[in-house]
Order: sequence, then structure tokens, then C-alpha cells
Amino acid sequence: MKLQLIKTIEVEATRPFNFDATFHKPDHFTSGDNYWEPGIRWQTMCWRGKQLGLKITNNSTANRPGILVNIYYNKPLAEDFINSCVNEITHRFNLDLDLSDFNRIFCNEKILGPIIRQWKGMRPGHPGSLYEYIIIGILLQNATIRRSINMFQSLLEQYGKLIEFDNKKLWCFWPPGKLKKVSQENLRALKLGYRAKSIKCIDDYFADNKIDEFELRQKTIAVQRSELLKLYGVGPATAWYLLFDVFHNWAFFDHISPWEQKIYSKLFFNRNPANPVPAEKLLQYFERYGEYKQLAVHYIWEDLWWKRKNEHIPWLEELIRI
DNA sequence: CATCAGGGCCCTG
DNA sequence: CAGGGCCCTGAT
Repeated sequence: MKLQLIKTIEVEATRPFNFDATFHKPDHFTSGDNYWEPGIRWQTMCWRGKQLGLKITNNSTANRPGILVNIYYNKPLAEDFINSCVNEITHRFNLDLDLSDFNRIFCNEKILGPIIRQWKGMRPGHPGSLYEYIIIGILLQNATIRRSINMFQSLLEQYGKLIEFDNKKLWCFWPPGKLKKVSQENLRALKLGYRAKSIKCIDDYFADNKIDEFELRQKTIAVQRSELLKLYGVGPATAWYLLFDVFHNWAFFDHISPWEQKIYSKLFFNRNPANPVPAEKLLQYFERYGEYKQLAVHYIWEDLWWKRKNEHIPWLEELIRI
């Protein structure tokens, strides 16, 4: 399906703003739903049931940071649809985030200071909806990266849509409810294993409107967490990712998985991965970043993955087991 | 060839 | 609250 350019919108970002560190996260696994090169991100987006193509371009001038969003579709789009879509993009990528406090407090901190100076204006965030992120989160569970990518790709090819815009062919996520008539066995045939049940349950849950992402955004983190844990297939690890990436809680840090523990141990304590610092002690260490502890670790984490793009880091390669 | 952990979670006892 | 089982892969 080839899409046409329907609308171009300028969106401002708060300053300081770093386009590439915001729109490309080297630690997120590459999937067929987006493509990045410096200054441009092509991204598919399923918004209110419509499967759109987006070309997001850096549009920053010296004193006016921002992006240009080209929206591609096969029909004209209503004004309020476009506005809501752009608001959602602003939200998901945190274009209106005020980082001044964070920058001021930590710009001279030993580890974080230099990283903040290098990546000043980087935002956390995730391009997907809550539904989409949960699906991906489930695919990440108890699997190697390669396997997660394979499972995601199979799902996209079965239930997503391949769209072409601006000379890019990218897969777009399906809307919630798409799996209504799909059986667990169908999903298992895609080699999802026991995750088939979780994904089926999640799709039903969203299709039946038992959860509202936008209402949940307004709730306290305690409510958000308990609502997420009610979902079949979502446990503490997946909830932790969601609370940061989807619900934008910068202070929440309650979970460290074994592979992350090893990387943190090396980064913060230069400890051999075979002998990592206990997770409890790491969490205690992150307390120094107070209200911004997860944002702080995100900066340090992303910095590491950007380094990996440019230099070989043997100890890291051994830990991530792609 | 077998065995086993892996970007967890659910269920059982 | 600890521990077994789960799908499938690739490493050993």
C-alpha cells in the first residue's frame, strides 16, 4: 500500500533539544517499523485505527528547536485527527519535557555530568502505544534478542501492514482487537511459544476496553503499576519498562534484570560481570539521582549504546548476546 | 548428540 | 513465598 503525503506540521520542542538521541535509541532492537538516519526518522504509526506513515525531520534552528512531521496516508485526514496525532507524537517522544532542572542539578556530577553535556536535550520515550509496547515487552520475555526480533517480524507479517511512503517500505502495527479471531494455536505457529496466551489475552483486554491508556496517564504511579500487573503476561519486569517508557515516570526504579545488573556493575563499579554488584545495592546507589533516577540511568545507558555504535566494547558484546 | 539458560511470568503447593 | 514449567534457539 503506497501512501501519499497528506500534511506537514511543524512542532516545537523545548530547549535544549537533541534530535538524534531522542529519535534513535541504539538499545531498542531494530524492527521493520522504523528507519533512522541522522536528522530523519521514518516511523509507522497506528493511530485511532489508521495506519500512517510518518517522516520526522530535524527542524531545529539555533534558538528554535523542533521537528517537521510529514504525515502519509491514502486519504485526506481531518484536522482534529491530525492535531490529536501530532499531540500524541509530542507526548510519546517527550518533546515538551522540561529538562532544565535535571541538567542544572547533575551537570557537574562525576559520571552523569559529561554525559549530560554530550547528549544535552535527549528525551526518553517510545514510539508505540501502550498496547504495542506490552506486546513487544511480552516478546522480550525469556528470549534472546534474535528470537524476539523473529517473533515480532512474524507477527507484523501476519497481522500488521506493509506500507510504503517516501520511498521507504515499513511495517505498521495492527490495532487492538485484530487478534479477535486468531487462536492461540495460530500464534503458536509463529513460534511464540507460551507467549501466545499472553498476547491473546492482552489483545482481548484492549479490544474490550478494559483499560484506557489515556486515563491511566493521569493516575498515580501506584495505580498505574497495579493496573499493569493485572494484565496477563505483564509482571514486574515488563511493568517497570512500561512505567518509564510509556508512562514517563522518571523517578521510578524498582527492578534490575540479571543482564542489566551485570552491565550496571561494570559501568558504575567496574566490576567483572561474573561477580556483579547485588541489585539491591545498585538500586541504593541510584538513589543519589533522586527524582530523576531512572532518567539519569537512561542517559548513562544510552551513552553506552551510542558508544557501541562507534567502538567495539568486548565486555558488552558478551553480555547482550544478540 | 544432549543439555540448558535466556531482556519473566503464571501457577501450584 | 519458593520453585517448577513453559516454547524455541543457539551456545556449549
